[in-house]
Amino acid sequence: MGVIAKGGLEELLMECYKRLYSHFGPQKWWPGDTLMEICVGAILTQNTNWNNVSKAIENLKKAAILDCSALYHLPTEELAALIRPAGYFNVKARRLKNFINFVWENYGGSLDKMFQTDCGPLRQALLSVKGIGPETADSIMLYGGNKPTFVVDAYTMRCLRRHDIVDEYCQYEDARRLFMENIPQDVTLYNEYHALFVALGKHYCRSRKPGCASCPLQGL
DNA sequence: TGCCAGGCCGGGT
DNA sequence: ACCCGGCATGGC
Repeated sequence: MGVIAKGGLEELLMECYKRLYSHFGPQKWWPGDTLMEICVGAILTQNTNWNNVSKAIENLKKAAILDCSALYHLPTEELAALIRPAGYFNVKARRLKNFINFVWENYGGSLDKMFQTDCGPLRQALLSVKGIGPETADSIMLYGGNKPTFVVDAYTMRCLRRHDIVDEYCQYEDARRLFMENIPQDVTLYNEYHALFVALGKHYCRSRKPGCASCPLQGL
């Protein structure tokens, strides 16, 4: 359900990857030095331009509170003020707090310990945190924990639909399974692939209509 | 200058 | 099970 393209799915998806990689080169994601920075960035970038997110992260760095204990003890209102440039600062402050409380209570505030959890159980646990949906959970696991889970985003979905690989009914989990069941479950591959979809989305195909000239995926 | 960015939740159907 | 409004700043 959702997938249109029949047969040769592995070749198709790998050809897509090859073209994106040749066109944009390695992306070397995630932009972030520490595990906490990656997790916080994943939440802050929800429906938000990364440029705004980096301003918010800078504020947290300057205030020296980009670690679990500091974030745990910081009042939500003060957190909201610091992350203001990232937009939706009130909801995102609560979402960050929910995540921090989750790490604090279940893993003693240690992200290293959190990432020792197996992929499947960790994904379920993260999804139970209010404010962490499938894309955020998969981003945290792939880019923070080096877990082989595929991150689907709006760009990915648009691209799959535009090239008639899936239909309009394809949901997040359908698209994720499409990749994970048809191309190798390799962390480096998944890391680059998602980042390349974002690069594609930024440069091309911003509209909902097909037919952007010089798109590297023309005729896929 | 309006539109949109690397979503998610809660309430209503 | 979907559908939709709300959340908000900064860059082009």
